[in-house]
Amino acid sequence: MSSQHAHSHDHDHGGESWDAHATVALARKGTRRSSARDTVVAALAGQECCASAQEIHSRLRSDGSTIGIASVYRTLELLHGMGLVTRIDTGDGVARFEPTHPDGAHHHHLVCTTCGAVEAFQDDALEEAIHRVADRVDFRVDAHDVALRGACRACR
Amino acid sequence: MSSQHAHSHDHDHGGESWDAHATVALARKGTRRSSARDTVVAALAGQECCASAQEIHSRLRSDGSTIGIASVYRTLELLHGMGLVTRIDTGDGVARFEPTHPDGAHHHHLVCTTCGAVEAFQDDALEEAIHRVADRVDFRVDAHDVALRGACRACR
DNA sequence: CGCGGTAATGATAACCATTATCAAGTAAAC
DNA sequence: GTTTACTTGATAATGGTTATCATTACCGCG
Repeated sequence: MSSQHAHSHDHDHGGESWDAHATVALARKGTRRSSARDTVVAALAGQECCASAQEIHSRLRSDGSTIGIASVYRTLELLHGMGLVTRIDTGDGVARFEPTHPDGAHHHHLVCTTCGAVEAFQDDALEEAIHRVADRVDFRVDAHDVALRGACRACR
Repeated sequence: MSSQHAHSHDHDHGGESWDAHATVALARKGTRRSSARDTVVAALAGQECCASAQEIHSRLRSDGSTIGIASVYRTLELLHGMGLVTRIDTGDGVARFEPTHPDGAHHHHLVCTTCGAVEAFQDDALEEAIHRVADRVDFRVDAHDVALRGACRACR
Protein backbone atom coordinates (compact mmCIF):
# COMPACT_ATOMS: atom_id res chain seq x y z
CA MET A 1 0.00 0.00 0.00
CA SER A 2 2.28 2.77 1.19
CA SER A 3 5.76 2.81 -0.21
CA GLN A 4 7.76 1.91 2.83
CA HIS A 5 11.23 0.98 1.67
CA ALA A 6 12.92 -0.14 4.80
CA HIS A 7 11.48 -0.35 8.26
CA SER A 8 14.33 1.56 9.78
CA HIS A 9 14.43 1.32 13.55
CA ASP A 10 14.64 5.06 13.77
CA HIS A 11 14.92 8.02 11.45
CA ASP A 12 17.60 10.44 12.48
CA HIS A 13 16.58 13.62 10.77
CA GLY A 14 19.72 15.44 11.69
CA GLY A 15 18.92 15.93 15.38
CA GLU A 16 17.80 13.37 17.90
CA SER A 17 15.48 10.60 16.84
CA TRP A 18 11.78 10.96 17.44
CA ASP A 19 11.85 7.71 19.39
CA ALA A 20 14.23 9.12 21.98
CA HIS A 21 12.44 12.44 22.00
CA ALA A 22 9.11 10.78 22.70
CA THR A 23 10.52 8.51 25.38
CA VAL A 24 12.02 11.47 27.22
CA ALA A 25 8.83 13.47 26.95
CA LEU A 26 6.80 10.59 28.35
CA ALA A 27 9.21 10.11 31.25
CA ARG A 28 9.10 13.82 32.02
CA LYS A 29 5.34 13.71 32.06
CA GLY A 30 5.55 11.04 34.75
CA THR A 31 3.77 8.25 32.96
CA ARG A 32 4.46 4.73 34.07
CA ARG A 33 6.58 2.60 31.76
CA SER A 34 4.55 0.04 29.89
CA SER A 35 5.18 -2.39 27.11
CA ALA A 36 2.03 -1.45 25.22
CA ARG A 37 3.09 2.16 25.00
CA ASP A 38 6.67 1.27 24.10
CA THR A 39 5.36 -0.92 21.32
CA VAL A 40 3.23 1.82 19.79
CA VAL A 41 6.04 4.36 20.08
CA ALA A 42 8.37 1.97 18.29
CA ALA A 43 5.80 1.36 15.58
CA LEU A 44 5.35 5.08 15.01
CA ALA A 45 9.09 5.66 14.97
CA GLY A 46 9.46 3.09 12.24
CA GLN A 47 6.84 4.40 9.87
CA GLU A 48 7.54 6.48 6.81
CA CYS A 49 4.21 8.26 6.60
CA CYS A 50 0.86 8.21 8.35
CA ALA A 51 -0.96 5.07 9.48
CA SER A 52 -4.36 4.43 11.04
CA ALA A 53 -4.84 3.00 14.51
CA GLN A 54 -6.15 -0.21 13.03
CA GLU A 55 -3.20 -0.51 10.67
CA ILE A 56 -0.77 -0.03 13.54
CA HIS A 57 -2.67 -2.53 15.64
CA SER A 58 -2.75 -5.28 13.03
CA ARG A 59 0.88 -4.73 12.14
CA LEU A 60 1.84 -5.14 15.79
CA ARG A 61 -0.36 -8.19 16.23
CA SER A 62 1.11 -9.89 13.19
CA ASP A 63 4.54 -9.17 14.68
CA GLY A 64 3.55 -11.24 17.68
CA SER A 65 2.39 -8.55 20.06
CA THR A 66 -0.73 -9.17 22.13
CA ILE A 67 -1.56 -5.49 22.40
CA GLY A 68 -5.23 -4.56 22.38
CA ILE A 69 -6.78 -2.06 20.00
CA ALA A 70 -7.84 0.11 22.93
CA SER A 71 -4.23 0.58 24.00
CA VAL A 72 -3.28 1.69 20.52
CA TYR A 73 -6.01 4.32 20.55
CA ARG A 74 -5.11 5.35 24.08
CA THR A 75 -1.45 5.76 23.29
CA LEU A 76 -2.14 7.69 20.11
CA GLU A 77 -4.46 10.00 22.00
CA LEU A 78 -1.87 10.52 24.73
CA LEU A 79 0.91 11.25 22.26
CA HIS A 80 -1.33 13.50 20.24
CA GLY A 81 -2.25 15.47 23.33
CA MET A 82 1.45 15.92 24.02
CA GLY A 83 2.08 17.13 20.49
CA LEU A 84 4.24 14.11 19.72
CA VAL A 85 2.07 12.80 16.94
CA THR A 86 0.15 14.55 14.20
CA ARG A 87 -3.32 13.43 13.32
CA ILE A 88 -4.32 13.47 9.66
CA ASP A 89 -7.84 13.13 8.31
CA THR A 90 -7.82 12.06 4.70
CA GLY A 91 -11.59 12.28 4.40
CA ASP A 92 -12.41 8.57 4.41
CA GLY A 93 -13.57 8.60 8.00
CA VAL A 94 -10.35 7.12 9.34
CA ALA A 95 -7.86 9.09 11.40
CA ARG A 96 -4.21 8.56 10.56
CA PHE A 97 -1.21 9.33 12.71
CA GLU A 98 2.45 10.03 12.25
CA PRO A 99 5.26 11.21 14.49
CA THR A 100 5.75 14.95 14.87
CA HIS A 101 9.43 15.63 14.40
CA PRO A 102 10.99 17.68 17.20
CA ASP A 103 12.82 19.99 14.79
CA GLY A 104 9.51 21.28 13.48
CA ALA A 105 9.95 19.75 10.06
CA HIS A 106 6.74 18.38 8.71
CA HIS A 107 5.01 17.58 5.50
CA HIS A 108 1.53 17.50 4.03
CA HIS A 109 -0.38 14.94 2.04
CA LEU A 110 -1.54 14.06 -1.41
CA VAL A 111 -4.59 11.83 -1.19
CA CYS A 112 -5.71 9.73 -4.12
CA THR A 113 -9.50 9.78 -4.18
CA THR A 114 -9.55 6.66 -6.31
CA CYS A 115 -7.35 4.18 -4.49
CA GLY A 116 -6.91 5.94 -1.17
CA ALA A 117 -3.13 6.08 -1.35
CA VAL A 118 -1.46 8.81 0.65
CA GLU A 119 1.82 10.43 -0.33
CA ALA A 120 3.77 13.14 1.42
CA PHE A 121 5.15 16.41 0.13
CA GLN A 122 6.96 19.32 1.65
CA ASP A 123 6.91 22.95 0.53
CA ASP A 124 8.49 25.97 2.18
CA ALA A 125 6.49 28.58 0.29
CA LEU A 126 3.29 26.94 1.42
CA GLU A 127 4.44 26.95 5.04
CA GLU A 128 5.33 30.60 4.70
CA ALA A 129 1.90 31.47 3.31
CA ILE A 130 0.20 29.60 6.13
CA HIS A 131 2.22 31.38 8.77
CA ARG A 132 1.27 34.71 7.30
CA VAL A 133 -2.39 33.77 7.43
CA ALA A 134 -2.00 32.58 10.99
CA ASP A 135 -0.58 35.97 11.99
CA ARG A 136 -3.37 37.86 10.31
CA VAL A 137 -6.46 36.09 11.67
CA ASP A 138 -8.11 36.61 15.04
CA PHE A 139 -7.41 33.09 16.14
CA ARG A 140 -4.55 31.40 17.95
CA VAL A 141 -3.29 28.87 15.44
CA ASP A 142 -1.54 25.86 16.97
CA ALA A 143 -1.43 23.54 14.01
CA HIS A 144 -2.37 23.31 10.40
CA ASP A 145 -2.78 20.71 7.78
CA VAL A 146 -3.17 20.67 4.06
CA ALA A 147 -4.55 17.92 1.87
CA LEU A 148 -4.39 17.90 -1.89
CA ARG A 149 -6.88 15.48 -3.40
CA GLY A 150 -6.86 13.94 -6.81
CA ALA A 151 -5.44 10.99 -8.67
CA CYS A 152 -2.06 9.43 -8.11
CA ARG A 153 0.21 8.43 -10.98
CA ALA A 154 -1.15 4.88 -11.02
CA CYS A 155 -4.84 5.88 -11.01
CA ARG A 156 -4.56 8.78 -13.41
CA MET B 1 -23.46 27.00 17.78
CA SER B 2 -21.87 28.49 14.69
CA SER B 3 -22.11 32.23 14.34
CA GLN B 4 -24.42 32.55 11.38
CA HIS B 5 -25.51 36.16 11.19
CA ALA B 6 -28.16 36.21 8.52
CA HIS B 7 -29.74 33.28 6.79
CA SER B 8 -29.90 34.89 3.38
CA HIS B 9 -32.06 32.96 0.94
CA ASP B 10 -29.30 33.02 -1.62
CA HIS B 11 -25.85 34.47 -2.05
CA ASP B 12 -25.23 36.15 -5.35
CA HIS B 13 -21.47 36.29 -5.50
CA GLY B 14 -21.38 38.47 -8.55
CA GLY B 15 -22.30 35.79 -11.09
CA GLU B 16 -25.22 33.40 -11.01
CA SER B 17 -26.37 31.99 -7.72
CA TRP B 18 -25.18 28.57 -6.66
CA ASP B 19 -28.78 27.50 -6.35
CA ALA B 20 -29.44 28.09 -10.05
CA HIS B 21 -26.09 26.64 -11.00
CA ALA B 22 -26.80 23.43 -9.09
CA THR B 23 -30.32 23.10 -10.44
CA VAL B 24 -29.08 23.39 -14.01
CA ALA B 25 -26.30 20.89 -13.41
CA LEU B 26 -28.73 18.37 -11.92
CA ALA B 27 -31.14 18.77 -14.84
CA ARG B 28 -28.30 18.30 -17.31
CA LYS B 29 -27.27 15.14 -15.54
CA GLY B 30 -30.77 13.77 -16.12
CA THR B 31 -31.82 13.25 -12.54
CA ARG B 32 -35.50 13.15 -11.81
CA ARG B 33 -36.97 16.15 -9.99
CA SER B 34 -37.67 15.50 -6.34
CA SER B 35 -38.71 17.56 -3.40
CA ALA B 36 -36.13 16.01 -1.08
CA ARG B 37 -33.28 17.07 -3.34
CA ASP B 38 -34.74 20.52 -3.87
CA THR B 39 -34.98 20.94 -0.14
CA VAL B 40 -31.34 20.03 0.47
CA VAL B 41 -30.16 22.24 -2.40
CA ALA B 42 -32.12 25.13 -0.93
CA ALA B 43 -30.67 24.48 2.51
CA LEU B 44 -27.13 24.47 1.14
CA ALA B 45 -27.75 27.62 -0.87
CA GLY B 46 -28.83 29.41 2.27
CA GLN B 47 -25.91 28.54 4.48
CA GLU B 48 -23.05 30.84 5.30
CA CYS B 49 -20.41 28.19 5.98
CA CYS B 50 -20.21 24.44 6.27
CA ALA B 51 -22.83 22.26 7.98
CA SER B 52 -23.01 18.57 8.79
CA ALA B 53 -25.59 16.23 7.30
CA GLN B 54 -27.29 15.92 10.67
CA GLU B 55 -27.41 19.69 11.12
CA ILE B 56 -28.98 20.12 7.71
CA HIS B 57 -31.44 17.35 8.44
CA SER B 58 -32.62 18.68 11.77
CA ARG B 59 -32.86 22.22 10.42
CA LEU B 60 -35.08 20.99 7.61
CA ARG B 61 -37.22 18.89 9.94
CA SER B 62 -37.76 21.77 12.30
CA ASP B 63 -38.83 23.82 9.29
CA GLY B 64 -41.61 21.31 8.71
CA SER B 65 -40.01 19.04 6.13
CA THR B 66 -40.47 15.29 6.47
CA ILE B 67 -37.23 14.49 4.69
CA GLY B 68 -35.34 11.44 5.92
CA ILE B 69 -31.71 11.51 6.99
CA ALA B 70 -30.83 9.05 4.24
CA SER B 71 -31.99 11.47 1.57
CA VAL B 72 -29.81 14.19 3.02
CA TYR B 73 -26.76 11.93 2.87
CA ARG B 74 -27.69 10.74 -0.61
CA THR B 75 -28.12 14.24 -1.96
CA LEU B 76 -24.89 15.45 -0.41
CA GLU B 77 -23.03 12.51 -1.91
CA LEU B 78 -24.58 13.16 -5.32
CA LEU B 79 -23.73 16.85 -5.25
CA HIS B 80 -20.25 16.13 -3.96
CA GLY B 81 -19.65 13.67 -6.78
CA MET B 82 -20.69 16.39 -9.23
CA GLY B 83 -18.33 18.88 -7.66
CA LEU B 84 -21.20 21.07 -6.51
CA VAL B 85 -20.45 20.78 -2.83
CA THR B 86 -17.19 20.72 -0.94
CA ARG B 87 -16.70 18.29 1.87
CA ILE B 88 -14.75 19.46 4.92
CA ASP B 89 -13.38 17.24 7.66
CA THR B 90 -12.68 19.22 10.78
CA GLY B 91 -11.23 16.23 12.59
CA ASP B 92 -14.12 15.50 14.96
CA GLY B 93 -15.35 12.58 12.91
CA VAL B 94 -18.15 14.55 11.31
CA ALA B 95 -18.16 15.51 7.64
CA ARG B 96 -19.35 19.00 6.85
CA PHE B 97 -20.54 20.33 3.54
CA GLU B 98 -20.87 23.65 1.81
CA PRO B 99 -21.69 24.78 -1.72
CA THR B 100 -18.83 25.02 -4.19
CA HIS B 101 -19.18 28.36 -5.92
CA PRO B 102 -19.14 28.20 -9.70
CA ASP B 103 -16.70 31.10 -10.05
CA GLY B 104 -14.03 29.07 -8.25
CA ALA B 105 -13.97 31.31 -5.21
CA HIS B 106 -13.55 29.35 -2.05
CA HIS B 107 -12.26 29.63 1.43
CA HIS B 108 -10.62 27.50 4.09
CA HIS B 109 -11.31 26.94 7.73
CA LEU B 110 -10.15 27.79 11.20
CA VAL B 111 -11.18 25.07 13.61
CA CYS B 112 -11.30 25.66 17.34
CA THR B 113 -10.07 22.50 19.03
CA THR B 114 -11.73 23.56 22.27
CA CYS B 115 -15.31 24.37 21.33
CA GLY B 116 -15.46 22.98 17.81
CA ALA B 117 -16.41 26.27 16.17
CA VAL B 118 -15.52 26.65 12.53
CA GLU B 119 -14.70 29.98 10.89
CA ALA B 120 -13.81 30.71 7.32
CA PHE B 121 -10.90 32.64 5.86
CA GLN B 122 -9.68 33.39 2.39
CA ASP B 123 -6.11 34.05 1.27
CA ASP B 124 -4.79 34.55 -2.23
CA ALA B 125 -1.13 33.96 -1.41
CA LEU B 126 -2.04 30.61 0.09
CA GLU B 127 -3.97 29.62 -3.01
CA GLU B 128 -1.02 30.65 -5.13
CA ALA B 129 1.37 28.53 -3.10
CA ILE B 130 -0.93 25.54 -3.34
CA HIS B 131 -1.23 25.85 -7.09
CA ARG B 132 2.52 25.92 -7.41
CA VAL B 133 2.81 22.75 -5.37
CA ALA B 134 0.09 21.12 -7.46
CA ASP B 135 2.06 21.86 -10.62
CA ARG B 136 5.25 20.45 -9.21
CA VAL B 137 4.09 17.09 -7.86
CA ASP B 138 3.55 13.89 -9.80
CA PHE B 139 -0.13 13.81 -9.01
CA ARG B 140 -3.22 15.21 -10.68
CA VAL B 141 -4.63 17.56 -8.06
CA ASP B 142 -8.37 18.14 -8.31
CA ALA B 143 -9.05 19.77 -4.99
CA HIS B 144 -7.35 20.93 -1.87
CA ASP B 145 -8.24 21.95 1.59
CA VAL B 146 -6.51 23.60 4.45
CA ALA B 147 -7.43 23.57 8.11
CA LEU B 148 -5.83 25.74 10.75
CA ARG B 149 -6.44 24.40 14.23
CA GLY B 150 -6.21 26.21 17.49
CA ALA B 151 -8.29 28.36 19.79
CA CYS B 152 -10.88 30.89 18.72
CA ARG B 153 -11.16 34.32 20.31
CA ALA B 154 -13.70 33.12 22.85
CA CYS B 155 -11.75 30.05 23.95
CA ARG B 156 -8.31 31.62 23.97
C1' DC C 1 -55.43 11.02 -19.39
C1' DG C 2 -53.77 6.76 -17.65
C1' DC C 3 -50.05 3.32 -17.53
C1' DG C 4 -45.75 1.40 -16.68
C1' DG C 5 -40.97 1.53 -15.73
C1' DT C 6 -37.91 3.05 -12.55
C1' DA C 7 -35.58 6.74 -9.95
C1' DA C 8 -36.16 8.48 -5.45
C1' DT C 9 -37.88 8.33 -0.78
C1' DG C 10 -37.90 7.46 4.27
C1' DA C 11 -37.63 4.13 7.96
C1' DT C 12 -34.65 1.15 9.74
C1' DA C 13 -31.01 -2.26 10.03
C1' DA C 14 -26.18 -2.89 9.30
C1' DC C 15 -21.49 -1.23 9.41
C1' DC C 16 -17.37 0.28 11.35
C1' DA C 17 -14.15 3.48 13.56
C1' DT C 18 -13.72 5.14 17.91
C1' DT C 19 -14.69 5.47 23.03
C1' DA C 20 -16.15 3.92 27.55
C1' DT C 21 -16.28 0.30 30.95
C1' DC C 22 -14.26 -2.86 34.05
C1' DA C 23 -11.91 -6.69 36.10
C1' DA C 24 -7.25 -8.24 36.08
C1' DG C 25 -2.32 -7.21 35.69
C1' DT C 26 1.85 -4.77 36.85
C1' DA C 27 5.26 -0.81 37.56
C1' DA C 28 7.03 1.97 41.06
C1' DA C 29 6.93 3.80 46.02
C1' DC C 30 7.38 2.48 50.72
C1' DG D 1 7.01 -7.94 50.07
C1' DT D 2 3.10 -5.04 50.19
C1' DT D 3 0.43 -1.40 48.67
C1' DT D 4 -1.31 1.86 45.46
C1' DA D 5 -3.13 3.29 41.47
C1' DC D 6 -1.77 3.50 36.60
C1' DT D 7 -2.28 0.30 32.52
C1' DT D 8 -3.94 -3.23 30.06
C1' DG D 9 -6.92 -5.98 26.93
C1' DA D 10 -11.48 -7.75 26.05
C1' DT D 11 -15.75 -6.25 25.18
C1' DA D 12 -19.89 -3.37 25.22
C1' DA D 13 -21.59 1.00 23.84
C1' DT D 14 -21.68 5.06 20.90
C1' DG D 15 -22.59 7.56 16.88
C1' DG D 16 -21.89 8.97 12.13
C1' DT D 17 -22.57 7.00 7.77
C1' DT D 18 -24.18 3.48 4.42
C1' DA D 19 -27.03 -0.34 2.70
C1' DT D 20 -31.50 -2.43 2.36
C1' DC D 21 -36.17 -2.54 0.96
C1' DA D 22 -40.95 -1.80 0.41
C1' DT D 23 -43.46 2.21 -1.03
C1' DT D 24 -44.09 6.54 -3.48
C1' DA D 25 -43.94 9.71 -7.22
C1' DC D 26 -41.85 11.53 -11.62
C1' DC D 27 -42.15 11.40 -16.48
C1' DG D 28 -42.14 9.53 -21.19
C1' DC D 29 -45.28 7.07 -24.07
C1' DG D 30 -49.45 5.28 -25.94
